[in-house]
Amino acid sequence: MKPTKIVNSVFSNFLLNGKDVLQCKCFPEWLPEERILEQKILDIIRDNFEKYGFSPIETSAVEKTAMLIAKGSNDREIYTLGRLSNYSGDNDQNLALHFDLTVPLARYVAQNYSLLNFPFRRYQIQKVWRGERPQSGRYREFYQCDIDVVGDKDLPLLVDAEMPSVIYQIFKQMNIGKFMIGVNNRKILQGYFSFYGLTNHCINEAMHAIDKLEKVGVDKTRETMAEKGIGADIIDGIINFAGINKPINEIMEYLRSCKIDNELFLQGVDELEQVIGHMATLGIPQDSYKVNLGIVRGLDYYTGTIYETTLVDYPEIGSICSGGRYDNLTSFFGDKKMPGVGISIGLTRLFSQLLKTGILKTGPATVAPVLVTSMDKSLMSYYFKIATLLRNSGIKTEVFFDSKRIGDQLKYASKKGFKFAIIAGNDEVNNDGVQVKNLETGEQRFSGLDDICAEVR
RNA sequence: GUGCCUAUAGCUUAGUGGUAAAGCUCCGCUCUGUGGAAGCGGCGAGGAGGGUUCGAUUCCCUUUAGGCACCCCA
Repeated sequence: MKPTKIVNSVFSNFLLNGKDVLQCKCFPEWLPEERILEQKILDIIRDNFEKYGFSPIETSAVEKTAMLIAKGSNDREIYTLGRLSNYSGDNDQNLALHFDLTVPLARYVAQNYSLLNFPFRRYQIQKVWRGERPQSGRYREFYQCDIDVVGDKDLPLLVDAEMPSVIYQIFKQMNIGKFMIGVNNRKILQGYFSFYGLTNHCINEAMHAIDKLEKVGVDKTRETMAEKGIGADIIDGIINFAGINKPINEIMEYLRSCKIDNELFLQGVDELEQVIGHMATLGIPQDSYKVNLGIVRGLDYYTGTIYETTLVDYPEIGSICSGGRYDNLTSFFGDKKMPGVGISIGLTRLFSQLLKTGILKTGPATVAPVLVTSMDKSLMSYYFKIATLLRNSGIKTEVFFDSKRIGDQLKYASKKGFKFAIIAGNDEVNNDGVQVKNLETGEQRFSGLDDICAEVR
């Protein structure tokens, strides 16, 4: 295809150069073989969400701009909705594309409160939009796959342990190598910081610095903390504390014994201990999770348990799934206290990295295993009959329409990744059958009409 | 939004202030009942706008897009 020419003819009224109307790469588009793989992953995620009893919902792509801004987001990353001409009939100007699924969930729960059953367990797999400057694996339009459990007034800590269980099942089934689910509780670091007398402002700065510890290293973190006015005498203590890398029982023992007399800290330790205990009860394999006191998450609204999952052999990919507990999902909409726990998989980013690193490889560029070739145009009705036979048995089938040599048709079939080609000329038709050619092995044999479906399974 | 780098054919790259080169892809043929191979042939290019110059793809400016880092990652 020559985009310049095609586009110039279609858009000639706009006097555009062809290249000017090509899609920007920050809005991802995949080739068929890539999209087929992406859909397989989406299926795995959806299946597992449903396996745990989460119900699907979909919220509209747009929300009131005022609400999105109010949730403390970055203004410049929000895409607003508008029309080309000055149309003022509706208030479209007040709408913007959602940049995550949690804020829409909060609105949805508040709006449908009386119609929903609590605890409300929902999953949502949708595109979201953020006007970020694109970078490797970071796009302006991407899938988020979220599950959340929202409670009315309270929500047991068992729910916090169920999230890692879902994560474990999904990534195990995705077959993308060893992964590690890191678990922490925000109250621990917060309590730790206030025990050492940090002001609220300093606590935020310290959290931020700890969040980047793994990325920028100890020296840089030490420097940053000093710049932010954190006392030199406690910086090393903080860094050592957040960086503890030991088996879970040793970390819990340490937390119990480190004599930090702070209510929040002790509460966090207690919650973490319970969640860890429940995780063992749920049967999550011990080698797939650990306690990581350095997990912070940038989210303002996480208040308790937090998770971050990484691929053990590919740490550079960063977090592939994260989430946590928040005390008050719907505070913006009213005074009801609605705690929740949720996780989110940023699928597009993960998927692009999996392809880039070669952890996942694309397969065929077709979902159909069978191509019915058309050797003789006068036999088309026979080819359609074969295709219908296969389709009625649930076998995805394409029929080749162009007048090309059979050799070219087979070339097309193997390039596109079909497993079988059906070939039939007068000889086969006269014997009420077809040739079934296995394109992977090259084997070919005659098959009567009744046996075709069995041949291509 | 900030900083640095980049822009040549569908893709990957070469080269040049004076006719723009190649590999892969694609199309055709060898080959009208059998794909993956080989050979031959063919289509096709300097992001856009401006400046300097007799002449710019090459030098300069602007702009757009891409890469990386920052920011952010709810």
